[in-house]
Amino acid sequence: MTNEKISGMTISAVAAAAGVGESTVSRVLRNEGSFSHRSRDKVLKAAAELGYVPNRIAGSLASSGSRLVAIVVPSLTNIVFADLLRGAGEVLDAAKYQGVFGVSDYDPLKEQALIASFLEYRPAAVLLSGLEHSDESRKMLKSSGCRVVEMLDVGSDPIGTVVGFSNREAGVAAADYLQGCGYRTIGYVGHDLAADKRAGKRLEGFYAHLQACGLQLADREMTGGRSSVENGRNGLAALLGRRPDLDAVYFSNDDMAIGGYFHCLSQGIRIPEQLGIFGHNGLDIGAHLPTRLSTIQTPRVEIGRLAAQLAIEAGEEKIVDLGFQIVTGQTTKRSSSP
Amino acid sequence: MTNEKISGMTISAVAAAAGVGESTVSRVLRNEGSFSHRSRDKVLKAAAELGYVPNRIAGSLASSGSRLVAIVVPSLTNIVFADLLRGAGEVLDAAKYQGVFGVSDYDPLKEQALIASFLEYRPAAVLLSGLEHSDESRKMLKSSGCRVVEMLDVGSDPIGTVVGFSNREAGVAAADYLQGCGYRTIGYVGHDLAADKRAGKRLEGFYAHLQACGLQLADREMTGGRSSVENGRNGLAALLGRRPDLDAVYFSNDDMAIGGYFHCLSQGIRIPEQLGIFGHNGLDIGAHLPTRLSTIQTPRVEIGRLAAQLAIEAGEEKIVDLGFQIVTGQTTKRSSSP
DNA sequence: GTGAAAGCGCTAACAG
DNA sequence: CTGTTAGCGCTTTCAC
Repeated sequence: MTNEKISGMTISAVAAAAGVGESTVSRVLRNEGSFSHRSRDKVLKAAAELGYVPNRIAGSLASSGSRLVAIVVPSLTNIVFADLLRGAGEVLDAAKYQGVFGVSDYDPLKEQALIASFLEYRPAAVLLSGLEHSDESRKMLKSSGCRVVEMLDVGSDPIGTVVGFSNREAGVAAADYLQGCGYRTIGYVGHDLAADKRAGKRLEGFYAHLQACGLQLADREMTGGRSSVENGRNGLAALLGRRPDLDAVYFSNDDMAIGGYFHCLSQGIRIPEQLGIFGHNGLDIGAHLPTRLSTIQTPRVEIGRLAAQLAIEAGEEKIVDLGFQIVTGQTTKRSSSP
Repeated sequence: MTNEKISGMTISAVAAAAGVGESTVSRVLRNEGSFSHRSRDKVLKAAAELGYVPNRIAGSLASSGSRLVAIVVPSLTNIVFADLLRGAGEVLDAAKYQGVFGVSDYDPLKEQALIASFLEYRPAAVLLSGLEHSDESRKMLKSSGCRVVEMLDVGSDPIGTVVGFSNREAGVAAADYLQGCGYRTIGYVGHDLAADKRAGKRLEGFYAHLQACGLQLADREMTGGRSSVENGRNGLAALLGRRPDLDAVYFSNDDMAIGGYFHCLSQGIRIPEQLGIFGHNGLDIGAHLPTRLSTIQTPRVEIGRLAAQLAIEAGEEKIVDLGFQIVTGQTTKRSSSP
């Protein structure tokens, strides 16, 4: 009923104990090919008694194909990427794949190093965040022959399959929404956009659409570093220090926006009358602030799930835009009185 | 300068191109054993020209030892576990190991299934969260012979090495702190403690110490489900509905406490005079609320780092208590006027 | 310092 | 339906 040796158990030991050939054991254990009920029982019994644990390393070598899926995220301090991992993990788990993860820290070279390491394990697929990767990364990935899925954005010249939404359009939607609420003197608080390309694309869309509406960005504060509640809070303080006349602020994401929200609370700035606040991501916490945060809901878990799904199943490479949704909270005015 | 075949490149191809034997290539590439400068150059040049990517699956089989480290976390919706992954990832990455993750959803049987899958990859080590695991999990792990590190708690009868802090003592410290602040009518708001054993241990310590101080828990509200800002907010509302006389509330963790904090803000309940709020974890966001959250800071990233470190280096199994720290915020009174 | 050869544990034809 | 036979690509003796 228990294992005899500490992991020295092999398929041939099971075969011997069951009185069948190795390949029969292999077939039974993988439930593939054909075998009699009798063999099946004998093998299963022997395997259980011996505490046999199949060696997938050997299996992968022999069948030249692992069930590992590599996932690279830029950060784990933002719950957004944990959501991505969670979604992907669910699907991989159900399909008996293993997720291997790495954190690139928003650094293309670090990402490249991670990819290089992952490829040595001959993963079934590689999931990446965003569409921006070093040339070397693209080259390695392409010649590796394994499936590649880029997540969280959509755009041109992808490596393989893409699952996400348009960050640029999200920025456009944010601008459209704010101007529709009647805001006219709008500022922006963001973090390090050189590293976070997707936040940069949102700002770009935001900026462009403001102009298209005959408005322009009144001022902006870039805090540098990564997005955080702290940076959002300090960023808004700095921005309002220069421009107390702003009537709304767009933040690079919800973490930043929530920081701004807290700044207003502590300074007695009335939201949304005195200042409108708009974020991006639709984090749970934003829905449970004293007043609900206006933001854009992104389908992160869905993206993770679908990315994993497309990564492990056969099929054409494609670009899937899962879209996003405006969340009308209480941190922006309702009426668009002209 | 580029690869010829899509991943069909093997060590023998490199050997042939470099005009040396396979074992020399192997030695050079792993920088182990001895070889001449000349061989080194030839091998490196050939490998680069052919775009050779070593196959670690084969390598692991041959050397019977993978560089995979399995990590099981109960959840990814709480940033706490992302911190753990981040800390572990940093160390594994630097040491050229790969982290393989799985989410158990606070379910011992799901954890068991994950462990079983992981073991098939013959990981160098397995990192688990908490000390509570199914008997079958313990058995598999023990007979696997691979290193096991349990994180986030300390206690008796571990499987292998332990890196964490005492959750029970954290509960005691919370009780001690609150009574020291002068609070006397104390309530508790928690989530599903049957699943989250560590939160249960904290409550146990909290409860015991209150009694030791001649106090007792005035009332408690268990929201069920997982911890979240939403549950914390609703939980506190329910609790205060029954017991408006409470002067302080201990929450199962910071997510819950922040929910409670928001409830107070929206209801105009003055913190900390009218109601004291105390959490657990020391999340970043708690430090940047309009007023700083009083809580207990836990060294999560450190735990992840050290756990990974101990997992991959040789050495005795041990129990490391990294402790925790009371964070005196503004959501609890300062004076302990009797 | 270096190459030849023997596996690592399993899967994948292939005969039976 | 089942056993035998080759490898999968690499590491590891072990002579040279």
